[in-house]
Formats: sequence, C-alpha cells, structure tokens
Amino acid sequence: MEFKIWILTESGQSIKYFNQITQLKPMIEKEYEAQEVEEKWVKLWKDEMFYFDWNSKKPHYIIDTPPPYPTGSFHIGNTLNWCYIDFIARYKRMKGYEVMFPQGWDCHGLPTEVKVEEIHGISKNDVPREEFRRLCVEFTKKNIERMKRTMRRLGFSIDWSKEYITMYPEYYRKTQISFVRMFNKGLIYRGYHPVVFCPRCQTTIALAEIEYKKGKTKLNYIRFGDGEDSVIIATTRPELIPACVAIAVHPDDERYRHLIGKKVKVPTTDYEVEIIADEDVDPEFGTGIVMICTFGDKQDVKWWKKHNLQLRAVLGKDGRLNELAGKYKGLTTREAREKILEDLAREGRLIKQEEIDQNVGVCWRCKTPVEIIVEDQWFVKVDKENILEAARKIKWVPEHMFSRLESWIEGMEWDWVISRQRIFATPIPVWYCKKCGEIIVAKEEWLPVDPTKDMPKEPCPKCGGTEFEGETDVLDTWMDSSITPLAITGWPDDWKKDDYPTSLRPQGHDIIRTWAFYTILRSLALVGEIPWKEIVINGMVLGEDGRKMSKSLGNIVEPHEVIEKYGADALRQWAASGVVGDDVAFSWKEIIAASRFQQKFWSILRFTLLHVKEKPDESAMELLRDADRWILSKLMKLVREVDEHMENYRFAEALKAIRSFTWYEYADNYLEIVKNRLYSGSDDEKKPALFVLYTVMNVLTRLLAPFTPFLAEECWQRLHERIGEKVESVHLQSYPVADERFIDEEAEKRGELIKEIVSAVRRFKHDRGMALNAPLRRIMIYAPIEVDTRDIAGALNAEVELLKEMPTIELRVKAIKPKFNILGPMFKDKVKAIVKAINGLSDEEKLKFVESDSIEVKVGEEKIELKREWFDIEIEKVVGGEGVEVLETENAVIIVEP
RNA sequence: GGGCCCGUGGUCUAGGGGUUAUGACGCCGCCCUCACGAGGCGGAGGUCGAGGGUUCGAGUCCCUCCGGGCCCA
Repeated sequence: MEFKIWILTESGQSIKYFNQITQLKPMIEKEYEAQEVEEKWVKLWKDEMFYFDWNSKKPHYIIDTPPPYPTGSFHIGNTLNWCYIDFIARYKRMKGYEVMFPQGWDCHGLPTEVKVEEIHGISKNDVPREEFRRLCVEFTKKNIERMKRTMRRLGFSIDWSKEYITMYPEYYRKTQISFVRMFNKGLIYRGYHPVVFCPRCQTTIALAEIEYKKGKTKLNYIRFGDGEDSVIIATTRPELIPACVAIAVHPDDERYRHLIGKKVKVPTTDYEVEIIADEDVDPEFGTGIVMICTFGDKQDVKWWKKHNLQLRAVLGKDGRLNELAGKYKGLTTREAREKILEDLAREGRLIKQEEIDQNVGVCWRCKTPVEIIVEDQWFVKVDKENILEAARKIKWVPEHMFSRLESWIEGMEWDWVISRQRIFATPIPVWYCKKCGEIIVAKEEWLPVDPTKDMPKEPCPKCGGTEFEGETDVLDTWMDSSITPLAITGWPDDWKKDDYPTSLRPQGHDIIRTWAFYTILRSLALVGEIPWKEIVINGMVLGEDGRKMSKSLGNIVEPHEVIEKYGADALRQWAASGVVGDDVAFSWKEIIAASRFQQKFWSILRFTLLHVKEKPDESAMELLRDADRWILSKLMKLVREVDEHMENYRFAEALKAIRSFTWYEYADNYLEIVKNRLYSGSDDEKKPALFVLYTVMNVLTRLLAPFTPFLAEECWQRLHERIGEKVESVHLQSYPVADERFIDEEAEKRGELIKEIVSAVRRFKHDRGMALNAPLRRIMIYAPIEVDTRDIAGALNAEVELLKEMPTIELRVKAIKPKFNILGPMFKDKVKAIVKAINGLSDEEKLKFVESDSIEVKVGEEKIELKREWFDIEIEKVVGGEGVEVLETENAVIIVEP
C-alpha cells in the first residue's frame, strides 16, 4: 500500500483513538459523499472515546438514557429522542464534563411474548415457563443487536461499556431487591383489585390487550323499587343486576335530587342499595340514572373506589355467575341476561328496550368480550403529595411538561398495580406457605430468584412449614425501568451517592405519566432523593402529513431510508430543527436542505484547503484588514450565541445560527471579498486571509461536532492533515470559546459597510446584465466612516476611491418615521395628530428640522416640541453629476463610473 | 369527555406589546464568477384560524368559538 505510506509521511497520522490509519486522499473530492464518510468513521471511531470514568476529576454529567423496548427496529421517534441526548452529551463533553451516556434495554413485556408465540406457532402455556422465557430472551437478543447497529450508524456517542439489559439476572436482581426493600418498608402490599379477564382464554389481560369492537346492543330501562321511591335505570348489562351495589344520579339533576340518600331494592335480589350522587353520571344517557355494579366496566371500578362501595363479585373466572346471583347461579352472562330480562318483563319491571351503538372491549386474541373480575394483586403505595413535591424540585424542560405530570398525579385514584399474569418479566420474589398461607418474601441475599423453581432457604417463620407455593405472577415492566437512574449509578452494591441525583433524564412526553412518574416514586421510596436534576422532554415524530406515524396511514419513515439517501448527519440536522418538547413532523425537505448545507460546507473546506497549506502563525494578526476583522468578530459572536442556545437546549436556534453564518456571512460575503486577494495578492495580503480561513474552519467544525459528528470529524481531520498536524478526534476537543480579542464593534461596522458596498455594486452589475466579475472603470465611495477599500476593489474588479467629502450631492429628507415606542407613552392618543403634522411639513421645513435637531408643531391649539431623535430620518441624496450612477445604501453613497 | 400543545405567503417555519413580519422549500427572471449550478444575484407572494376585548399601539396579552395534534378516560 504505497498510498498509505505516503499519507503517513505526509501527515504523520497516528491517532490513538482511531482503529486504523485514516486513508486521506491528497486531493479533496468535489462532492461530499456522506455515506462513504460516515461509514468510514463508524469503523474508525473507538468505543473507548466515550467511556465514562468514575474517577475523573472533571465534573460528572450523568444521563439517565431511556432503555428502549427491543422491538428490533430503532424508529424515527427514538431517533429524535437520542439525537437530543447525543447533542447534549457531545456538547457537555466538549465543555469539559465527564459525561456518562449509558444504554439500557427494557426487555420484558407482552409484545415480545406475542411475537414469540407467533414465530414458534405456540401459546405460552404450551411449553414450560422456563422454555418460553428462553425463547423470549433469544428473540430479544437479536432485536437488541439490530437496534444497536442503527444507533451506531447514527453516530450516537454511547458508552457501550455501561450497557444494561433488564432481562438478565444482573439487572433483574436489582429490580427484585427494590421490590423486597419497598415491601419491607411497607410500600408494597397485596390486595384485591379488579382486573380485566378473558373468560375464554382463562387469563387476566392488560388494558393494552383490549381491542374495541363497534357493535349494537340493547339499552334496557328497568324499574328498581316500587311506589313513590321507585327509579328507572338504563343498563346494557342487566345480567349484572345481582352485582349492583349502588344507584347513581348527577348531583345537579333536578329530576332526581330528592332521591339522593334514599335506598331502593334491587330486583331479583333481596337487598337494597343507596342512591348516590356523582358528577360522572351523564344525565343525557338513558334516564340519567345508572346502576353501579362490580363490575360492568372501568367506570364502575372508578365509582366503586371513589365511593368506597361494597364488593359483589358475582362473576367467576369461569365466566359464569356464582352463588351471589341466587337462582341465576351457574349461568353464563349471556344465559343470565335472557333469564333476568324474562323475569323482569314478567314482573313488569322492564319498561322498554332500545338499540344503541356500543364499543365492546374484546380479547385481542379470541375476540371474546372481556369481563372485569376481582383478584389478588400486588400494589405499590402512591404518595401523591410527596411525589408532587419532589417533582417540583426537578427542572422541567419545557416547563409546561410539569403540568402533565401534575394533572396526572392529581387525578390518580388508586395505587399502582404491579403484578401481571405473564411469563416474560421479572419474577416476584415471593412464596406462600402451603401450611399457613403466610407470605414469604425473599431475603436480599437470595436474589436473583425465580420462585417458580427456587424455594425459600428457610422454613416458614410463622408455622415452620417447609412446603411453599411460588408466586407465578410477575412484575410490571415499569418496575424494571423505574430504577434506571439507580442502576446506572451502581445501586445497590456500589452506589455512587455523590453522583446522585443524576444530571439529566431525557424522554418523550408520552411516558411522563409512566416512566417519569414511576422513576420519581421509586427513587423517593428507595433512596429518599429525586432521581435527576433536570428532565428534558421530547415530542413525538409525526409523518410528513402532520399526523401520527402509523402503518394504516402509510406515513412511516424509517431511519435507514433517510440514512441510505442522505446520511445520518442530515437526519440529525432534521432532528435539531424542532423546538424541544414540541412534536416534530418528519420532512424530506428539511433533510435535503441539511444535506445541501453539508455540501456547501464541504465546498468551503475545499476552498480552504486549496489555499491554506500550513498553520498560520500569529504574525498574521497584525496584517488583518477590515474584512478579516469583521468576519472574525462575527465568528466570535456566533460562538457566544451558539453556546447560549446549547445551554438552553435550543438546538434549532444553535444550528440555524451556525448554518446562516457559514452560508450567508462567510461564504457569500467574506469569501467573495477575499477571493481576489487570495488569488492574486502578495504574501502579506494573503497571510491574514489564510489565518481567517484556517480559524473559521477550525471553529466551525467544532461548533458543528455535536450536530454532524461525521462531517465535523472529516473536515477537522482534513484540515489538520493539510497543515501536517496530528490531532485527536474533533469530539475530544473543547467547544469553541469566544476569543474576546477579535470582538471589535468598529471592525464590524466597517465590514458591514464593505459588504454593503460590494453587494450594492453587484446588484448594480446584475441589473445592468453584467457578469458579476466584469470590470468597472472607477468607483467612488462616500461613507461616514473610513474603510479599507482594497478588498472592495478586488471583489468588484474596479479601482476604488474613497471620497473625503460628499460630492455635489444635495440632501433631501425622504421620510420622517416616528418611533412609536418613544412617542406612544409620551403623547398617548395625540400620536396620530403629531404624525400627521410632521408629514404635512414642506421639504424645507423638514430639512431644517433635521439640521436643527428639533421642531415645534401645532396639534390642535397646542404647541408641541419634537426632538429629532424621536424619529428615524431617511435622507435622500440628489446628484447633478453626469455619466455616473449613484447607488445609495444605508450607510454609503457609491458613485459608479461604468 | 378531561389535560397539555399548536393554527403566521402555496407548503413548513421564526418571532410572546412597537412602525415596513423571519427564514427555508417551491415559483418567476438574470448569471456556465477561477470552493460550490444540489451554486450565485434579484423578484413576486402574507388583512399572522375566526370573532370580541385590553392598549396610544396586538401574530404577540385576555375571553369565546372553529380546526389540528399528542396523552389520558
């Protein structure tokens, strides 16, 4: 490989953080090949670049990264979330922090179980629990690998040595410890709770597993009680009358207010229930009187909890009514419905029936309507006040996201149910004594444990029994993921207390009520502290049509499609384009614009490398011209601005500022202005321009590094390779700091004037149909400040003369524009009249006003003195000259001899 | 039904009391300028969702309505 050797001698490339020598070509290509460059750096960058070191003396910055659910594809919504994290991580790292950007995987859960059943054509109960779990683990591993590839391709600066996987014993041991500790603190208990149940599949199912099917049903009007105090209720579930525990009306319903508090007998039974008031009752539905049963639907559960009603669990797991239903015992719901309606009709209690539309919850699998039954479940106590108070101590970005959590907490009606009747999840480390029924919770040192195959290491403490029944219920997945900030800080074995709370939680607003809420709850319960100092919330990614991405709408875009067409950096720039917290619509236009910027930046690099051949030394500083000082001053202000935006997570603003400086100030103006000097100037003339070229490229690549890590690295390396300097990755450099020596307001004014003059003359050439580099005979400039004309001459291809005095040009006041922000508060409603008076002045009066600094006008009967500085004055210059064109800009008069 | 957010040229968007409303894409015209034609220069295009209110002055603040989005019932 001769080529490689040449590179070695030419540039001495030997960068400790790269896996191999970079193959830089001596000539820079015209086109930026994002694919090629990005794939090269994915291979060259070493993971160690981003390893976090607990012993580092730098301030620590720890990110509680979301562990995604390993579905197998890292989607565009994840991309947005992770881009934000990576912008922050890279920025903080360059700002001198020791950054931890760990990565976890939230493995457990129903979708994987379903997928595994599908792939293997089995039901989870067809194989031993352990075998089923093994299949899930295997499937999940593959998915994780696929997602990791996408994440690496997107250039995320993840510390892969800090990877955690919740389905592995090392992690779920922590989950189990957290369970045990909270149980021992009395924060976890076992109790009755309604659950959704499929009578055909004989299993409880999660709310997420319910499908809703539109259908028709009959609304039955049924009379409860007799005589004066009888009421007519409307129900679609007459078979649940034996489960009726109350009757409810709306508190403001005039028709029924007198009934509140009274009791009424429930038909088909021998007991009475109370008539209560509740605002959730819809007076428009049916008769406006509703019966509450345990349980017809979720609303019943809500009422049951709220009003602390008794429980009449008439429905058994077999889907039949039990002894509480009296003579209807043993009937299925359908049979019971017919029989009860028959009986009620005979008694004259069935007043009428009408057909209505109804959404029935059905089992996603067998489409059988689901029922709500009551079962023993495990709960975590929810201390609403405590959690709210803690959540207020966290900085929410954007702030209004806190109110989502707040309203959620305030509306919470019951504790967190953490038990699931599933398999692929963290086992609940509990047994029941077969002899006395005592609950035996595992000791910490026994963990991790699977109570369905492991047994307690001690006899029952209550009765000494040695036979146990292992808990088959498992934990809600949120029990795994709500301890992530603890897990990444080494809890419980080697907990870095001093690094807690962690610095940042970045996550989507869709899981504020779950992940954010549960994490705060658990952190308080386990260590008594908030989990993070700040939480940055990202929005959802919508399709190009502004609707949520979904298969049925066909508006899904996958990251790999974008990467293949435009590369990861372009996708990352798109991710930066929105406001943090807002939903962001995907946009190919934005991607294309981003990739054009990359090409523009590449062209600038190409131009830079054409001229810059060695590292400019400081002696260039003394030779700087106005144009040079101007762009350097602007550059430093850009650095300040970008830094401020980054500190406040305003990525769009930061990137926009970089892009517009690069393109519209630097490329379109500065480079055009210095071109002539670079091509045909003397060494002393070139020197300062080269200094600028080098400095700007050096600063811009670092500013861009968090956003476009690949492009930035490539340009950074090419620039240094060109000047023969060994450098480490741009991602290990410090973020630019504004060099105050270059901030120079006067130079900026002169630079702006140069820019103004150059573009005015270019516009003039354009209007005349001349080529922009066509020669002009002579240009004379009159301007309020003195300016270096040499670059103007070069840029315009003309001789330039600076006039000391305004040539025979007459002045005329073109416009007097009132500054309303000054006049408004001073003269209130008289402003309009004043403006009218000013506009009514003659040309001479106006000129006199401008020259004398004040004028007196009459408004009605009143005389008002007006100051010049209360107005913006526009002065027009009138020239009598011949054979010249006069161009007037804001700050200069340009006389062109074509 | 509840909570939160958002309606600005054709499309997307900046701006959160001050005159003439930002930029991008698209559109129209001109220029093959030695880094870039996926470029440069110039231009047309908006009664800021509707109605009311506060104010000397309202995309901007308040109220109502209409439309959209997300989350939760």
